[in-house]
This record gives sequence, structure tokens and C-alpha cells, in this order.
Amino acid sequence: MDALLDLPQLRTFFTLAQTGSFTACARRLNRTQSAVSHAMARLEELAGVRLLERRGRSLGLTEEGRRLYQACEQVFATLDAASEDLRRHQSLSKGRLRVGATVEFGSSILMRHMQPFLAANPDLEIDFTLSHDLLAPLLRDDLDLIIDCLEHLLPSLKKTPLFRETYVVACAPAFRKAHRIRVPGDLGRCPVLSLDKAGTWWNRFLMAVPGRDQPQLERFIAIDHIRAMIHAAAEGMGALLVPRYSVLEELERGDLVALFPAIRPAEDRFSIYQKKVKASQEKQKLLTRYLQGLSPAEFGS
Amino acid sequence: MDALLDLPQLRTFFTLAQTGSFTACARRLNRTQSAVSHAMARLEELAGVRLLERRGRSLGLTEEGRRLYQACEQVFATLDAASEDLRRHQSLSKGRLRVGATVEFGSSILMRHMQPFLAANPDLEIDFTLSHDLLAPLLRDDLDLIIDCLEHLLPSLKKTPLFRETYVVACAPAFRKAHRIRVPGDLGRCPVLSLDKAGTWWNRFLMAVPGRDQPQLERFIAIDHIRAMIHAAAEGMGALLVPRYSVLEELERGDLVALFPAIRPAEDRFSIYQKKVKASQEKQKLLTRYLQGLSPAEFGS
DNA sequence: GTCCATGCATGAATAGTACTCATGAACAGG
DNA sequence: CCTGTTCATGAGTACTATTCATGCATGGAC
Repeated sequence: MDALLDLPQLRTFFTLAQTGSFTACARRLNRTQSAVSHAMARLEELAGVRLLERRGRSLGLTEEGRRLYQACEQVFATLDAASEDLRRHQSLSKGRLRVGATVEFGSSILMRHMQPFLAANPDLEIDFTLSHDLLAPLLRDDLDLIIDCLEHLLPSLKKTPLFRETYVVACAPAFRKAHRIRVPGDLGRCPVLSLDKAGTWWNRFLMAVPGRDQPQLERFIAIDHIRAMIHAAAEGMGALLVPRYSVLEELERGDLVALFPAIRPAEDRFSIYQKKVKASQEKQKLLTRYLQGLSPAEFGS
Repeated sequence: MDALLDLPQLRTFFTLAQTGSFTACARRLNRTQSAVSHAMARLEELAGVRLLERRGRSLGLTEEGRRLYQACEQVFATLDAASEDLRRHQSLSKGRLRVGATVEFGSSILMRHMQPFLAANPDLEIDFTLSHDLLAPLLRDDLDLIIDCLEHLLPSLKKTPLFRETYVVACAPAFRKAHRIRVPGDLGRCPVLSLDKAGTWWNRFLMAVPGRDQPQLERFIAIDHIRAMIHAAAEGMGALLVPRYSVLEELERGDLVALFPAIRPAEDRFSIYQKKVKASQEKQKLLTRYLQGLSPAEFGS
């Protein structure tokens, strides 16, 4: 009857209208800007009408776009309600699910969000394994799934993208003041915390800095534990480069301040790696879907 | 936020609930039964709940299914309204579009449905070419698109499936009475109309008849024009095998009656073959989408 | 006015999904 | 019990969406 409207496209259009920017929308939906652009092109072509007003920097909706937006509001309201309803009534899975994650991610972010999930599925028992070496236990059958930003090395694992891991450079407010840090170049003079002694840890940042602003980092302090590094930074020991999720609280409380927000180090993509076994498959899906449902903002992207 | 619900799947679920049968639903949506089955499997797996009650012959909805159905009603109502709205407001295309079809299909079905389309797009001029040999004019640039059940021989043509062409065996009511036709085998005794002298035309039917009922057709009357064949049959000259769409009116008026409804000869698939030229591309899409929007029932499938 | 930064568009290659075809199993009617 | 439906399942394929890598335009700073 219709064949005219495609849900993912509409969802994109909807959040695009809300965010007001292709890039922002893409980040919110865990897509690339290109994907959003393509999707909107398809949608407009399908509709046969221009829906967006591109005026350089800002963008708005056309008359038709506004009407479509209203339709979207309704549609997504009922749709989300329906899927919420389904989620509630789905037969509760019983049994055990063994989840792995790196300590840093697991202890900070993951734990925070597991509570509601466990509350919703009281019959599910979950074991968490937080370590740095997750692959071994996964292979040894100790784990059903892990959450990490590995490359996809094992074909036997199903990979489901979760969110983008963004990095921030940060330091204690007093530290910034003391060293008068304003541009990346200023970092050359002050101590920086690194996971490794050689300081290769900071390459991710350096590569994102425009050529002429390149700081010559020299005074590295090596700490091989992220949590410890964060505490050290909060005490004013130096600047650090960490996944944003690991310092959400510190940033909020003001223990740390983010430096150079304009510079965006390369992102990694956290994914869920599922082991393909029948026994825990349903439970894996349950958790996977729950985590996918969380907005990227919850992970600090 | 959701990622839980997929529109095509819901549409399938929706019409499945209405038709009450996988096969019927498939026919309505121009898919195979297999596709419907797969889609429902995915949907239920996604929802985590059984939505359908399979009880052998008949099928019903579970409690959750019923709720989802209601959500669908709402969603599709607004969605269809929205796309209707868009269609109305899309910039009217101007210019000429050259359409080809086989005489039989073109004169009977196509014409019947072009009126509303032309009314909706008054600035569009359409030329129809109805002939048996359509490929030549298409290549010679005389046509922008054709509607037929060709195989896809030219890679330069974009193929868009439209509907399934089903075949019926029919004859005049008096003819059936006179020859006491009840089972396929009975056809052996009476004259049958064929497009070709050898009677290969009837193979499509014969191949669908279970082995032991195979009639030995012997008395062929060759008429190389379908319309003429239909008139002949209506006069009681013999039984005929034709695409259902070509005799919709005759069947309705009772000039012809369908024989052996249980036997379904192999179907062909009508498609729209579009020439990839910029000039008429938009207009091609307009027409294509309009025809796709018509329910298969309108074409007699 | 020129330069640079940012935001969107475009095109080719790829990954992932949904369809079809060909079977298989279960159930009802003769 | 056999025959004919109806739905499920699995392998192969076609197609669609996404990404990556660019290109183009606009707005702001100097």
C-alpha cells in the first residue's frame, strides 16, 4: 500500500530534526555523517519533496518536513510504547549469563547500567569477569559474551556494535591554571600521564592535532592502570588522555576539566562479542538489546 | 531507542493478521510464503514473545500479538496518511513519459488504472505503445519504460517487480455444461483454444496438473490473439488458458467461468523495466510508485 | 579579499539483511 | 491411510545501507 516510508530513514529524519545537524544526528544514532546524508537523500527522493532546508550552517524543516515530523512523533510514540510493552511481557529468561569486560569500562559504566536490567529480569543470574585479558576466558568457555573494542579476530564471535568510545584530554583545574594550558602546544612543558613509558599512548591525541600546534611531549609519567592515572590527574600530577566514559563523574564534579574540546582523537568502537552457543543465546540477545537501547550519551560519546 | 521494530516486518504481521494465512498474506504482499514465514520468525524472535498461535489450519493472535496489532493499526494509519500527504504535495512533474506494454495487458488493466494517475498529475503527458514486440522500441529510444513479464535480458534496464500474473482455465458456462467438465481429465474430450497450433501454450497448465488427472488434449483451435480467443471462448468455442487479468470482466459478468480453481499454473512476474536516462527518471519513478501502490488484487492475482 | 574551519554531498567498495528456491514436517479431509 | 495443504527451515543470492575517502560550499577571522 505504501512502500513509501522506511522506518530507519524516518528515525534518522526524526532525530535529525531534533538535533539540527547531520553530524550531531549521526553521533546520536551511532552512524557516520555520511550515512545520515545518504538516508536523507533517499528519503527526500522517495517523498519527491524537499524536507530539509539546508542553509549553510543551520538547517530547518520545510512545510512538508514539519508535517512529516509530526507524523513521526505519533508513530514513534506508539511504536516505542509497543516495543516497551513487548519487552515487558517477554518470557523472562532464566539461567546464567557470563559477561566479560575490561575492568575500567566494566566497573564504571557497565555496572551503572546493569541495575535496571537485572531488576527487569530477576530470574537471570549474571557473572561478571572484569579483566584485561578477556579472549582467553571467552575461548575457555568461561564467558558467553564480552564487551570491548577488540578487532574482530575470531570468526566464531558475532560482533554487534554498541557505541563509539571517544577520548578526552583532561587535567585538574588547578593544574591547568598553574601551567596556563590553552592550546595543545602548551602540553609540551608539563607532565603528562601515559599508560606506557614510551608515551605512544598519546599518539592517538597527537595525530588529531593540526600540524603546527603539535606539542613536543617530553615529561611522561607512566602509570599502567587507568583508574590510578585518573586519581593522579585529579591530584594535579599531570594531564591525561582517557576514554571519556572513564572520567564522566570527575568531569561532572569538576575534579577534572576537559582540554581542547575541538580536537577529537580517533574513536574506537565498542562492540558486544557473542559466542555462538545455543544455551545462552536468548539471554545474550536480551542483554545485547538492552545495551543497544541505551543512548550513546550514557556511555559518554 | 528502540531498534526493536522493523517496518516491513510489521506490515507483514499486520496483513498476516488480517488475512489469517501465510500464503494469502504472501500473495497480497507480492512475496513468497517463505518470505512471510521468515519475517514472522524474525519478528517473534526480536520481540521475544510468541505473537501468533499456529493451530494447524487456522491461526490466531496471542495476547501480545493483539496488542501489537492495535499499535500497527495506529502506526500505519498515520504513516499512510503522511505518505499520502507527501504524495499530494510533491512537485508535479511536467513533460512526457513513454510507456510500453503488451496490448492485452495495456488495453485491459493498465488503462483502467491510469485515469486516477493522470488526474493526479495533470502536467504529465503520457504516450502509450501497446504492441507485442516492446524491446525494439525501448532500445530505439521510443520508450522510457515498459511493463511486461520479460526475463531480465538487458542490464541497462532497471527491473522493479509489480505483481504476479496468474493464469486461469475458463470456458463459457454453457460449454462446461455441454461437456460435463468437472476434472482436468475431462478437457481431453473437448476443443481447447491455443495461442499456437502445437498447443504448447497449454503446457503451463498441464504441468500443474497432478499426474493421474492429466488430460490428453487433442482438439486444439489456434487463435493468435488473446482478445479474439476470449471472445471465442465466451461464444462457447472451447476452453481457454489465459492470464487472469485478461478475463476479470468476463468472469464477473458470468460470460466465462473459471475451471479447477485448485490447480495453479506457474505464475509469471510482471515487472516494470525502466531505461536509465536522467531526463525521464523522475517521471518513471512517479509512475512506478503509483503502480506499486495498487494492490495485487487490482491486477487479478 | 583571502584563508581556514566546519558541515554536507557524492561515489566506490563492502558488509549485512531479506528474499527466493527447494525441501521437509505436521496436520486435516477423503 | 493416503493426499493435499500449510507452515518451517536451510542454502544461495541479490540488494540495500553503511562506511571510507574525497569534494564542494559556506561562514568567520584576519
